[in-house]
Amino acid sequence: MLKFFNTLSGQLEEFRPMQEGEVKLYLCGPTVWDYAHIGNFRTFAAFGDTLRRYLKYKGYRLTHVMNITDIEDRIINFSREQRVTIDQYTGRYTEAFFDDLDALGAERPEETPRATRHIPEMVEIIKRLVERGHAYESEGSYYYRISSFPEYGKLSKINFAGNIVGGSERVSTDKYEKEDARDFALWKAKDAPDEPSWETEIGDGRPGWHIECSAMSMKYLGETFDIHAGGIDLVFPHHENEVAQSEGATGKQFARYWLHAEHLKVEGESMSKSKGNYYTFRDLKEKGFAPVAVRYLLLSVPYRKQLNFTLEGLRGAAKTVESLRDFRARLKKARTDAGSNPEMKAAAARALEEFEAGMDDDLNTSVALAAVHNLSREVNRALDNHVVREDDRRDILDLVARFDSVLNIFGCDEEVRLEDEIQGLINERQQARHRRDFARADEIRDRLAARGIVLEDTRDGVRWKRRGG
RNA sequence: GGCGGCGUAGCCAAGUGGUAAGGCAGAGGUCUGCAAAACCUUUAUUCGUCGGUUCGAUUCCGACCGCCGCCUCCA
Repeated sequence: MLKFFNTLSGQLEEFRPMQEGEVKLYLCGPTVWDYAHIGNFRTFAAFGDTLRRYLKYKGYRLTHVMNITDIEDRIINFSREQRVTIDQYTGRYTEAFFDDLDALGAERPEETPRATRHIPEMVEIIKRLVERGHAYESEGSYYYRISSFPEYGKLSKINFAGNIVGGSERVSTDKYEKEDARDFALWKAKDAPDEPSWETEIGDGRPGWHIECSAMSMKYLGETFDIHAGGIDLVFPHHENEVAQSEGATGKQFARYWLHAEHLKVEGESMSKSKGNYYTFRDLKEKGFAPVAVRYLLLSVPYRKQLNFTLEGLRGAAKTVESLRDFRARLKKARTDAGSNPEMKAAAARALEEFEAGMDDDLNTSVALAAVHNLSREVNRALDNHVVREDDRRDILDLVARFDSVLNIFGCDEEVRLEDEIQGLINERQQARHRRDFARADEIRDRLAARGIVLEDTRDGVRWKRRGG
């Protein structure tokens, strides 16, 4: 039974989608104003992709929407100052983001809509909000009237009484006329001639940040949908405001389950640009780390925990994924007798049960990974003892593939084609070993090692692999 | 000031009212020409500190110490 911790209720809840066998999922995507950092990929590649994959593993038909925020003050300002279009500016970062996501083994969501392409949908919601008394116009801008939505705060449990936001400082610095300091902008009137803007029924201007997600989620998933997810920082104000906007406009419940991914730390500290302690995925690739190792590390701690991302941890993750890959490769090539071994059957059943129990428990990837490691150890031991039979071998390979359809940490199988020269050296070394000319054999092994080819002498002959990646 | 999270071996960490998963690193061993890989053994009588509840707490409650986040268009 799949359970999620729902931010809305503050509890672990059994997941029941609106329609049997079908899930509508919205994941708040990145703002594409710079290269995405490793924290983004914890949310999108580890949490978001695992959520997506596990829902599919459970047999649900999935519609997964991840928006791209390409309207935002920094983008608007940059575009204006540099005299480039928004698309010109955001295009390269959007592309880089998807490249990184692909490299990290994340599946593409069914829809990846961009804010700039959904202005009419946003205007439509603003008009509905005005009609229903939830929004008002002031100097060409539109604001959400929070006093009209008594449930405001139900998601973030925010308490305005003791909140700094209610103080006078914020009000005095605000250049717009609002009825209430808490009211937030739905639409910002154009206030400079060279500022990028959209001509619409409600005037010339640009949308506030929150309205894009109300518009795009409801467009692609319906007025009520199953899961809304994102980074923990979005709970307030972004998601709280989405609830107010969407439920204010439709009178119906917006998202039914709210899932939030915790932020990570880097080398024990909170990540920040001023400290200069954040990594981009690109940095890590340049340092020679395999993408799959990054994915493993990001997955290794459940999404609601603040994992500590360290280079030492990443080196450990690289070792771990390598041994998992070795395990699968060994099992694939193993020569086994026909039949099956009840102990292997039991080990596989146990692993499956533990894996699903972990994942069902609010995507506890730590537990799921432990199940994979336990299986790997038991099967390796059985292979050492030659007690794995052919049916077991096949069943366990299938099981590993099932696990990997969710985790995607085993990586691709290496193509077993080597350059002739290297193959020749390997053959020559084998001959030297048979002559017991170990000096020559070791010399060849060292030469290949220098080229990143690692040799292992096994009972079934020489096994080679590339070091690292 | 308001709200929330965390503190478990050298490191990353899971977890539970009944006596501590998993990974990395370390030590010893089996195997091997030597390695590597794999496997075995080993590394927390103890889960920030002090109290309380309980037959029993790392797990519940309280206080304290330390770290972190949100309340500022940062995943």
